[in-house]
Amino acid sequence: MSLSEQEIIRRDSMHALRLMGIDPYPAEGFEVTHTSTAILEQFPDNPEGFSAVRIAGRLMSKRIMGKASFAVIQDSVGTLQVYISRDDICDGEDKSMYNDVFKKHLDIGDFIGVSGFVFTTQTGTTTLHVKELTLLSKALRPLPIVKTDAEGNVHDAFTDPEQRYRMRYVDMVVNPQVKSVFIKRTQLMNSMREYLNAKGYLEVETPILQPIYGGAAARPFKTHHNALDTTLYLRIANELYLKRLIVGGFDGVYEFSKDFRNEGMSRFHNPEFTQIELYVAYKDYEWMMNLVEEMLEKVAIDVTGGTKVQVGEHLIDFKRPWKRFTMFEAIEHFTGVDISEMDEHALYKAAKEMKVHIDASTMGKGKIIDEIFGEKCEPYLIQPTFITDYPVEMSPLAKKHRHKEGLVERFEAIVNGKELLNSFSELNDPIDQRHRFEAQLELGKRGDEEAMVLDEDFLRALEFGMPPTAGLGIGIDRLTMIMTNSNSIQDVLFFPQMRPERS
RNA sequence: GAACCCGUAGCUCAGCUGGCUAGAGCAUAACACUUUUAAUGUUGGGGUCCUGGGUUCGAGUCCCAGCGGGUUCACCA
Repeated sequence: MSLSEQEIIRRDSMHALRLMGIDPYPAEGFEVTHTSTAILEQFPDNPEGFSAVRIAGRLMSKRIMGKASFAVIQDSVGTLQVYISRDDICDGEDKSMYNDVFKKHLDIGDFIGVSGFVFTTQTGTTTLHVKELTLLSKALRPLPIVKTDAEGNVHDAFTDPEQRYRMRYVDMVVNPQVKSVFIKRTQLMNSMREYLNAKGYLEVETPILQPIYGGAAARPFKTHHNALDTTLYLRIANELYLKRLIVGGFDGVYEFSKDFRNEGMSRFHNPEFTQIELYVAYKDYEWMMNLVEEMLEKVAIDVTGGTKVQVGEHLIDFKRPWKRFTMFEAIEHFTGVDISEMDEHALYKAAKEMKVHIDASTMGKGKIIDEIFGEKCEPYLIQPTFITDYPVEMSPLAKKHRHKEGLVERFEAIVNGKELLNSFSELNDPIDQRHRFEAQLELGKRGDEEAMVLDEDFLRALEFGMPPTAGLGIGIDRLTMIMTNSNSIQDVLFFPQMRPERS
């Protein structure tokens, strides 16, 4: 490993500190009395009680003017200016603490702890006058230095997406606003937990390593268990396990599920992603629509402070009630064509006329309808909208519609032109479920790599009886993108998947 | 998988139709400076111009291939 000049200088500083008897990585903790923002908020109105303040954080800038200096310390919530004068931090005639330790051997990025009193400078900045300074941890690599001038212009921003995603720790240090996205992500999940717990539903955990993957149409990651000498798959969904729990007698269960799909990556797709799935017994999809509206309205308020959320150029309002269309209504609304009575041949012709890309050899009726909807309707549905009643071919785990032939009781919510969640009245007829699995097996034989596999144990569970149940899955990453106005899934994942770094 | 764009100092970037020893700001090193704030002033150091070929008297610049990244599309809930 070859070191840059600046890395060598910092290692030299570290050795020089050791020779002076200063441990660059001391073991003892540093007691903190305030955060930076607490001082900035409280001191101007209430200056008493700030005569012995201790804060700790990273040294982010040094401005040395002879025997006095200003520096900026960044802690977990913000930054605070500190004032350091030579004669205040040095004992008697020995000025090395200032001249050597602070001026020469402390670098931007080092963790320090300081104690002193708070005052206001001539230019009106709340500042900590340092009486004692302690090195807490030495940084051996230089941080990118981002500066903001008096007009608010940012200089030398750390913006290269690859570097930011690969070194998220650096990204968060120099772009502190990044942390707020992840704080909101956690608030969002907490908000859902509160809502669902208040309704009495149970948060559960189900297997990630599964001998038979199921619950979605996707290609899985495959792995091997040595002791059992058997193939296992990383889950693509947890749906079938949660339904087993409904069979077992729980009324409502949910899980924040890390799922894994071995497919392409994009602005909306990471190989591992998070969904919440919820199953409630004795309910149907109509009931679930009302729950979704209520829950997501609450989430928007909890995370953003209101029901209206700015996403790109759109202001999206999660206030109840949301618009509801059947899929056929939506297609008629956007294309002027009523396809509800068409057979496969007529559908094919209609799709052609709409210039929707169709592959007649592999696409059945349901798939064509889905394509038309995906191209002609979905991108234009910006405000939260429920789309209901999907073709049965696309939904092997959903119950057939109580009135409408060829459809299932299913809905999705489209927000900002993208599908955000998926729900249905769960199929609990074990005979019908077996037929649906068999139809999937046929698709698999014809080369559909995303066709579902038959899960004999799940069918056994259904044969013991599952009450009527409403199920729901929400993409947490995509919901977080909307609630934080993020353009890419990578911006809402701490560590998005990246190609391995070359060494 | 496809198209387009990008890769120059630790960071952000400039470098024209190919032409002296490859530049700036910040960072860094040295000196000065006890209320500054993108602190300032003076003086230094720092480069495999992504990699490998090719064209040329001469390549950071043009061509080809590769590697890495980005954007859009396709696939995909």
